[in-house]
Amino acid sequence: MSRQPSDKKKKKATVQKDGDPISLKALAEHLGLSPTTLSLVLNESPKASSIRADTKKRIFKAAREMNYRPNYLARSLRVQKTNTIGVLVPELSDGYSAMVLNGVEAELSKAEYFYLTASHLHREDLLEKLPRVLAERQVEGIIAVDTPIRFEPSLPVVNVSGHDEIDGVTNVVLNHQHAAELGIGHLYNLGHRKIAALKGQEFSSDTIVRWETILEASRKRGIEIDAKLVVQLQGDSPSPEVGYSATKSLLAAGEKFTALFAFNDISAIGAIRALEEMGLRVPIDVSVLGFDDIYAAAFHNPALTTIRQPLFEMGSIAAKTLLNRLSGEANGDIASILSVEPTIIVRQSTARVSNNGN
Amino acid sequence: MSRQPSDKKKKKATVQKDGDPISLKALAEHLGLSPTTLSLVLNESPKASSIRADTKKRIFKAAREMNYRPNYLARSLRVQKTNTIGVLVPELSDGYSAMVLNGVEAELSKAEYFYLTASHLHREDLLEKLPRVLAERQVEGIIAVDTPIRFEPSLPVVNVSGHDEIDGVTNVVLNHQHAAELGIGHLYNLGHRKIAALKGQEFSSDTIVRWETILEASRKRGIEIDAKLVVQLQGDSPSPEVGYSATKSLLAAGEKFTALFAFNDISAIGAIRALEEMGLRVPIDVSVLGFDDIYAAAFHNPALTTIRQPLFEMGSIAAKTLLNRLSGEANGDIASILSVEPTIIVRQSTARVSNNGN
DNA sequence: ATGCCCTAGTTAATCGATTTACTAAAGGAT
DNA sequence: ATCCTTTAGTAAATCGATTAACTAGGGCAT
Repeated sequence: MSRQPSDKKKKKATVQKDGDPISLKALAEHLGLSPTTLSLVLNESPKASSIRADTKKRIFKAAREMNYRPNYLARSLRVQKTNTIGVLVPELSDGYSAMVLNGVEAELSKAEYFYLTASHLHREDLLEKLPRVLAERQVEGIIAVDTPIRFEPSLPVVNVSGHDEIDGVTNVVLNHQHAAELGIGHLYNLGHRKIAALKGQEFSSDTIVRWETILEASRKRGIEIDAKLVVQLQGDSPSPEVGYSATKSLLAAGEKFTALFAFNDISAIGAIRALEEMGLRVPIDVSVLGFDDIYAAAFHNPALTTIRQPLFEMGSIAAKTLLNRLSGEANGDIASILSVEPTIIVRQSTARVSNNGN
Repeated sequence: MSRQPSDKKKKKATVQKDGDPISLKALAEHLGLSPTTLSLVLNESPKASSIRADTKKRIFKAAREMNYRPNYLARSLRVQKTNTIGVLVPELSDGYSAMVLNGVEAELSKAEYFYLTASHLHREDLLEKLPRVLAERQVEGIIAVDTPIRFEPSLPVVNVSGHDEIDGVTNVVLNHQHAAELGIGHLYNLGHRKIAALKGQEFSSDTIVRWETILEASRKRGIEIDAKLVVQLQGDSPSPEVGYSATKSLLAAGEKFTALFAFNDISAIGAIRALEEMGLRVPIDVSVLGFDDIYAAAFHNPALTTIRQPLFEMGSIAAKTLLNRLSGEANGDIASILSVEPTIIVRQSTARVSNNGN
């Protein structure tokens, strides 16, 4: 990391003036009025009805000219409302969290809310500490994304992909049963009977439900997924490497299969690389089915067939739900589960089972 | 989105107790002491030296038992320090921002800082409003990521990939000249002379520098990039679609080329799809060079040769620099530019120019 | 016995808003 | 002339901490 001194030429872009902040008290003094009057007028309080129109004009003008900005700390302290929520994620760059956050933010910004993000990196100490620190910072509620709840929720909590029922926590989840039906159904209809699977990491909230629904959907069709054809993803890197190594070890075991149901698109991409390195062509020799439908899925080679999860929507539902609870409109009937529907996007990575293969 | 009522069975996970918050005053009353004493003791102030050890013990014990948590708003208001910074990004799910943010967060959390994230979506109104709102919320400084500065920086600002020199703004940038040398040099050495390029979107901070350094590096080697071989990316979707359509229109123009230097890996992935749809094989007929080295780059088919940008590091440098300025240790000598070095990662998407081709 | 210092705290001001309760002056009704 | 109302504001309490300035009481030296 090198360093260059400024060479003093400035490109002054379009810029708006912005002096040092001035307090309400100082502004009031400047105008020869009391802070009370300014506060009433600037907040357009109904109690400002008795203030003369010209006085109001003077106040607004001065506020603009002196660039008055109310101190949010002071205001929040007084009115006991911060317009801020806390967001817990495993890690920011894992794609999944970022997509959900995008939906969260879209909704929050409409309501003039801000949020503090905290990554727990699956560490138990952080899972306990972060909610506490966020509460100290007076967040009004918490949105957790793919995060186990390790604290007594003293605030309203909405958990995206949460599966534990906890008092005060609303879970926003995918209809996993439907997802499994779509996925296994698709593979089954293409003639696949020997299906391998990449199971999610231990720490992922969806791992268990996803796996159980897949087993159920298979059993329903009379196929039993062989335990030897299942590998669990290891490590928390957001890279396809995780799926690559898992698939490598699956292949090393030597068991035959005609389709692979990956835990997500990222691991599916890694899996494809592993398969091709073994000389297996996708989808001719092995069909690969992803999960999520990330941006890259459609453009991968081969384009991924995948179960689409509406992550942005899940984020915005989470935010809407939390805001609704905060506004008190949800009075009493707090839903414990809100579920969204998956869709299957059929592309090039799955195909009818071939007879030459296995 | 369907909705299921709670069925009252609870999995009580490991949970720590957490009553309703108690104020310092209430705790003091409970102990028959003054708030001052508690504050001095709890903050381990040197002025607490005259407080008896057993009293201290009593205080700590009560604080723990009653689950006392200092109200951050009140404290921050008093000490005029929020331990919070604002982060401006174009959009969260674009991969680039998320990677940088990851580095930012890693550094900030070490210093017990939190951050408020705000997405401006390239909208001029938000580019002006958000910094103001963040300042109202008393953030101590701002980190902008790939974001034009449209405000007079009344706070310390660090801009990742900023290229305008503005008073009070430190830019953390890639050494673009070196990046262009690596990229063009690599293609040149493989024998490529007809090089096409995908230029970044208008709004992207790096677009101009990247393009100028590429032109310079080409010229230096005696090749002039034909204006007909340059297409600018359009639209702000974080999907490869952007690179796909740009490449389509490039191909439609009919001009021949043996290599394509994409603006980033995402657009490179889209480009590859477009090329292959036209029957052009990568890298046999056309070499494709990406930029960034996102997680998926190594696992794409073909694996992308790309110019690696240390995004996580750029984020952590930005955070370190800002924290340093905030601590006052940087007194005076504020660097206006901090640059980091790119590296080239050679994989499968580039190859020696073929003679059968063009 | 007087002054001084030390111990173990407390009182009150402050950060910057909001909000309840109040008031001085003018105008109108009786 | 007196009372009431309206107008146009102001004073002071409050949110929950931190912190500068102070004090009551005991011990010690001279």
